[in-house]
Amino acid sequence: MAKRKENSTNMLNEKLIMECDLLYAINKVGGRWKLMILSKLQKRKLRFSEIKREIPTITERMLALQLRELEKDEFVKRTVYAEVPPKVDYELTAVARELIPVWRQLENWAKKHRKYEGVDHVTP
Amino acid sequence: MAKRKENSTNMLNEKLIMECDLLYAINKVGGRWKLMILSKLQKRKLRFSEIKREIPTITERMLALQLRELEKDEFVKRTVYAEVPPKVDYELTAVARELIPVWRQLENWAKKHRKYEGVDHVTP
DNA sequence: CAGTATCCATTAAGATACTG
DNA sequence: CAGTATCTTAATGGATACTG
Repeated sequence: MAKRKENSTNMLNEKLIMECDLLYAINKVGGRWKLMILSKLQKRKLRFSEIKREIPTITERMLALQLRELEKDEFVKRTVYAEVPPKVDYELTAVARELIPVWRQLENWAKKHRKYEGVDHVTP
Repeated sequence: MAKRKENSTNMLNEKLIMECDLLYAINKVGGRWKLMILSKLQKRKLRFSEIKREIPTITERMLALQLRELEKDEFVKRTVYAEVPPKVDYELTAVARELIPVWRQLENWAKKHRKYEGVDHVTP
């Protein structure tokens, strides 16, 4: 799926950036949905449809895509149960859980400094 | 510049996400270049051309765009000197500096956990 | 239930040329 | 020096229909 130009400057720049540990860490949970999904999994494991219910505005396509990436990067563990109808659930890995305190700090920083932009802030 | 559909689901989703402090914090320094730029400014203020020299693969367009956003979000302070030829420099704000210890933790997490993907990791 | 597949819209990023 | 302007390409996200 979509692997046009392996040696475009675009690709090279992305590789360059990901060589840096910090940039790697930020970019792996960047994007619109990943942290949102991870935050929903903090309390307990959830099924696909449960996550979808928690984040109603995400499409199934995006949810599936993001979950695949999070799984590949070992932020979540996917478990398939041999049942019918099918049952799959997702849970945070230990590696992901280690990030929670760091997220809290980021959150506190944001709470403290961001300017009010006419929205109510939410803590997931 | 480009303000097509104000009420697309896309826009609504972006707003929703940014109501969360944590997601705000991550997304403000997300993207390919922002953290890279900020890290270069940790030691001292730099001029436009100096940043460009530190990050040779960024285009002038991208550097200018990212600096504008970082300025707007108050991560950097832009100073114009009334000289000719023109001189402008950029420095981290106090708000941005408060994030440095958090970055360090993220970095340590990444160092510890990321799998080796055939690249040498770099600490800026 | 837990996804894929397909198609389209939006945004991010890059190349290059040009300017006060 | 410190940028803009313009154009093109790549990546991301959304809508919708369909399936094992």
